[in-house]
Amino acid sequence: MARYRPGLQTRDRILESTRWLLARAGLDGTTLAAILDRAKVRSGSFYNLFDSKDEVILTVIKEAINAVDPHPDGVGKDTVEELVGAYIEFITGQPTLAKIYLQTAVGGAMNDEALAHRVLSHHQTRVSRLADAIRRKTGTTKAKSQTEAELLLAGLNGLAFHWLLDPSFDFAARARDLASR
Amino acid sequence: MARYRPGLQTRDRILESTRWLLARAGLDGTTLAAILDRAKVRSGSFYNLFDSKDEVILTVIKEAINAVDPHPDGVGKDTVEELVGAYIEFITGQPTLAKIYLQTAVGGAMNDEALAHRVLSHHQTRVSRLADAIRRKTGTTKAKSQTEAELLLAGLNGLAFHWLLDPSFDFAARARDLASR
DNA sequence: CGCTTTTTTGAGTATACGCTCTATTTTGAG
DNA sequence: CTCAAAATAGAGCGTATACTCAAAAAAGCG
Repeated sequence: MARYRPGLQTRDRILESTRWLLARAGLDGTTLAAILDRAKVRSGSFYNLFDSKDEVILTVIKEAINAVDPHPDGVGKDTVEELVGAYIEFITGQPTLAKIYLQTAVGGAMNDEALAHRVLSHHQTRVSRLADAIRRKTGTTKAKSQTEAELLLAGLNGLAFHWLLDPSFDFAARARDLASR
Repeated sequence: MARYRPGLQTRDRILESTRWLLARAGLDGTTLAAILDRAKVRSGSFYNLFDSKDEVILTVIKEAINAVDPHPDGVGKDTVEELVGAYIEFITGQPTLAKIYLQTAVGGAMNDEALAHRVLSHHQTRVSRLADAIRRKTGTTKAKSQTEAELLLAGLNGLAFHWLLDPSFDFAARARDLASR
């Protein structure tokens, strides 16, 4: 079904609205009425563009998951400092998607098994890349660098939680402190 | 309003039912109908004993949070190890409540103002008690121990986050690793 | 037992939600 | 300009949810 320009623009408004609501009001607060209200769209138009409310939400969540790791191949992101920097950049540069990502990971992705697995696999990929970088840097054992990576990433995630709680918290500075211990 | 024995027993059944549901079905699954069904009570009786569904849920969550405090009575006695142990016990012993706790921290999972405030104040209490314990142990300044406590709790929260993503993750072991640094 | 208070029942209410459907307007390719 | 396809509005449907209320039953004190 080919789309005219107005349809594509409405689609974008709906996605933006959903993104905004997911980050601020969470899953529960992201009702259809709220999405429609913010997007200035009536339900008829919505269902002309999407099959369900869940489809839009899942679209936005996938977007957030992919945004966590903008360099899936790991090209030129091999040092600990670069990996930590990339994480800091994600959290501070895209707070809306970061919040959605963390909410999804904690709250479970709407009982969507595939999505939950996707979050986990992204997380594990980041841990093992961090572990590799640590091993390359310090020359410790595989097991020890794995533990180090887990603790470092946990610390970073915890600091991100703190920052979401308190926007005046200097997340970037604390994250670099943590990485240089 | 003095209660007869049947009323008190019904109250207990409702609390048990809510406890059971919260631990297994989470917040979303703990509907009034589910509570009533399991407690073998009709809505009229329920509202003769409680003002709202939220009141019961709040009661159960408070109960769980208070149950893991090492020294509920006297602040100033607990050690860093005890507090970390209590946190580990809270996360592993009450995974669903831990989830609710983290969801609230990220913001958006709960539109219940009172519950959000309760969980947040619990968090702050934990930070300051941890800071006190650190100061008692190392003799650092108040500001530095506060920072240390915040970092430690951030790390613990991050580890809990990891564990929620991956149940095979050895949360308790990593948490102790983190605390013994 | 008699009498007041408490407890229980369950049909009924109000509201919010996701979603459908039809009529109408707008778009844009030929 | 024409006209089929696309977009829109918005009333309305079905369902689930928390909650109410009046009447009946049970409890317990004297």
